Amino acid sequence: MNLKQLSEILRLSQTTVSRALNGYPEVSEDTRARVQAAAYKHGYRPNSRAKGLATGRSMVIGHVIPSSSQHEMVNPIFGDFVAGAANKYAKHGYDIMFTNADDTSIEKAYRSLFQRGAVDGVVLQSPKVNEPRIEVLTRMGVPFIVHGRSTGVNASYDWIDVNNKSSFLRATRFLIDLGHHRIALINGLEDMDFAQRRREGYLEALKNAELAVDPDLMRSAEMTEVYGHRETHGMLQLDDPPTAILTSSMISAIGVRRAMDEAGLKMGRDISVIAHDDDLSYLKNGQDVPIFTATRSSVRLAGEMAAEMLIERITSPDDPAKTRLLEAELVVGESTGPAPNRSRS
Amino acid sequence: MNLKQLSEILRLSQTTVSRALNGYPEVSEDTRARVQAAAYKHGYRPNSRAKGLATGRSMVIGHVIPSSSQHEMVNPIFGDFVAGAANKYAKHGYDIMFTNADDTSIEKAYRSLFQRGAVDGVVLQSPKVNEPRIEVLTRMGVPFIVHGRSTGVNASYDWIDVNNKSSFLRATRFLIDLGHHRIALINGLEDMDFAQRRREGYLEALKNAELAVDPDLMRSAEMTEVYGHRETHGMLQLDDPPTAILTSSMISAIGVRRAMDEAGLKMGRDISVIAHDDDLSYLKNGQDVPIFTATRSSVRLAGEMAAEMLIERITSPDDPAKTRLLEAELVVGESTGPAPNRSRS
DNA sequence: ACTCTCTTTCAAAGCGCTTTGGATAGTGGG
DNA sequence: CCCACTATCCAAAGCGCTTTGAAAGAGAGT
Repeated sequence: MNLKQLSEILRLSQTTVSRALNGYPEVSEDTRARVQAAAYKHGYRPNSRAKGLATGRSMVIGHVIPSSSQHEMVNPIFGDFVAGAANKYAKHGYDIMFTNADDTSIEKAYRSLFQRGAVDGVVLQSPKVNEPRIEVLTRMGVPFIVHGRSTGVNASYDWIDVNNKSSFLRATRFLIDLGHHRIALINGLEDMDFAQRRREGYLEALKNAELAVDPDLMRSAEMTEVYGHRETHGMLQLDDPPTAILTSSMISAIGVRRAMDEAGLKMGRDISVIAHDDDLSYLKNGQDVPIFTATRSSVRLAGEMAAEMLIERITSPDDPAKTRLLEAELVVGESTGPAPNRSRS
Repeated sequence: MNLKQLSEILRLSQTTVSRALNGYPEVSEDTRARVQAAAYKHGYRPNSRAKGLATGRSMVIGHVIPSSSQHEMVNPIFGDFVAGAANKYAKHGYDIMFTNADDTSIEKAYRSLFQRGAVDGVVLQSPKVNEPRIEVLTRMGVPFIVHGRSTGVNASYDWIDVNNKSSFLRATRFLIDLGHHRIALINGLEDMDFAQRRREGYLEALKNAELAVDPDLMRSAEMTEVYGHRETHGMLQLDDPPTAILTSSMISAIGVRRAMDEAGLKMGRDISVIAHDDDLSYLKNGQDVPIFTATRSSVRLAGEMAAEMLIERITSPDDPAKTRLLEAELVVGESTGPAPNRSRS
């Protein structure tokens, strides 16, 4: 069933039918009602490609999934972020499109997506330090939003980010206040912008407290469970092992816990642990009492906000760049406690 | 840059340019080369909407994300499945489109997606028992593939599934062979087809061994970490607690482990645990030695296969229905051991 | 009665592509 | 030298929608 057929049934022109359905005023309420009824009855749905061709807008937002040629890891926060974004998109009549690109051709993927007219805007996820994609997108004139930021990129662009630095600074200070001196940081991949900012927060807190920085206590890699386990296991072998561990994700925190269990250590008593909690729906940090003391910020909420900001950008391309910095909350759970040395003294 | 402009630059007709780029034979190799060079130079990318309008195919596959109005859980296997599928789609020139629908309007979402001409086929995920969507899609004539199956639906349709029954049967028998009599099943949501099949396998193994079925040992809900923890904690309070636990996902298995740690029990010694492992890339079951004894089947691989099967269905709509049943492997880790009663006797 | 405005409807052009049905030029056989 | 044939290219129609510019009809004012 297409417009033409529907208009023939109604003995009206395509123009009128189209206008009636799209809420234009130059059509009487009588005919509008008639048209809507007929459209519903015959299950008419405007062809989105034709509509897109005619209007010049596709009503689709693009996301690019790195197809992980190098890194086998599919970002676990991906699902929640998208779920949040999709919610808002749906409210505004947008769909989401994914393209898949290996790490070397992500730029090409964005370019293709937009220049083919497949999408009206794109979301850029997991930016690295000096993220080159930002400049590419800017030059192409695609409306886009960055989930995160990129140190070293001076252009102004829309972004939404968690205040990674301040949250890790606070978390570190929290541990220091509990008497910890040997605090480890199990961070994400070095070149990720968020990882860099978290490290900055961590280092600043150490510096403020005039504590020594020990490179042995700073690890970084993709945030898997196995990684959390391996690094913790490794650090427990040190002559002077940490009494507290900061970890960049709940998933690796689970690995941290596993390594501690194996070593017969109790979280919160022998070693304190603080995790960053993206508040993933399938991996809640406990029910009432948090399992881990954590810096918490819902990535799903970030997805929703990103979607709204992107839609605003699309509808008003000339607005000045908008940015949004979310503060993570520091929720205290059972994984932290006073430093053992101190409490024993 | 569009076809018309490009053809003017080349002083050729649009027809010729189009044919040259699409590999049709009625164009000389000279001009084809010229055209290709110019297209590359000017960064020409055919508008996909126009192309779709003209050809009647959108080269897009649709997925529907349940927007979780009831269940807050975003399926964690979603990311990996899609990553696998996207890989194959990309190879065949397809993109993925998501629409988001709340649980009540999923059917409408599929209908809209297809009837609007937005997609050439759809993927149906997490089918329930007596899944109504299957009939809807069949009636609409949409090419589709089901990830999983649906007991109670008699229509023939394409699906790809893990042999849930046999893998849980084997896992249960494995525990029985180790001397366990009190085996608990921490399953997924009751109405999910996979959960029902897993229970069947579990029950059949108990029956074969002439072991009693205790409803207290069978739990079902969404497979979160908290859920695994809660149910394990609860079962440990029973007068006659289980000596082994089967759990439907790695995530809830982590909760199981947490509950055991809290109770001071050691996995594999005090209580044996077998998990179903979807082989998620961010949640590997250990490195060399598996953490959990598990029934393993890569959901990412399933995504790849599903994509290929769907594309076949799209290109040859009249082929008979194809199905594919994957056998999970039973990998033995450190979470299982002989039943304590027996070993102590 | 006539012009003017406002409301309601319509025909046709256009979005950027593919594809049908020629047209043109070059080739070789008779 | 003509004809059939092939190789190469083209003009125009069509995909299903929106939107421009115009027309028809209905009141209203003079």
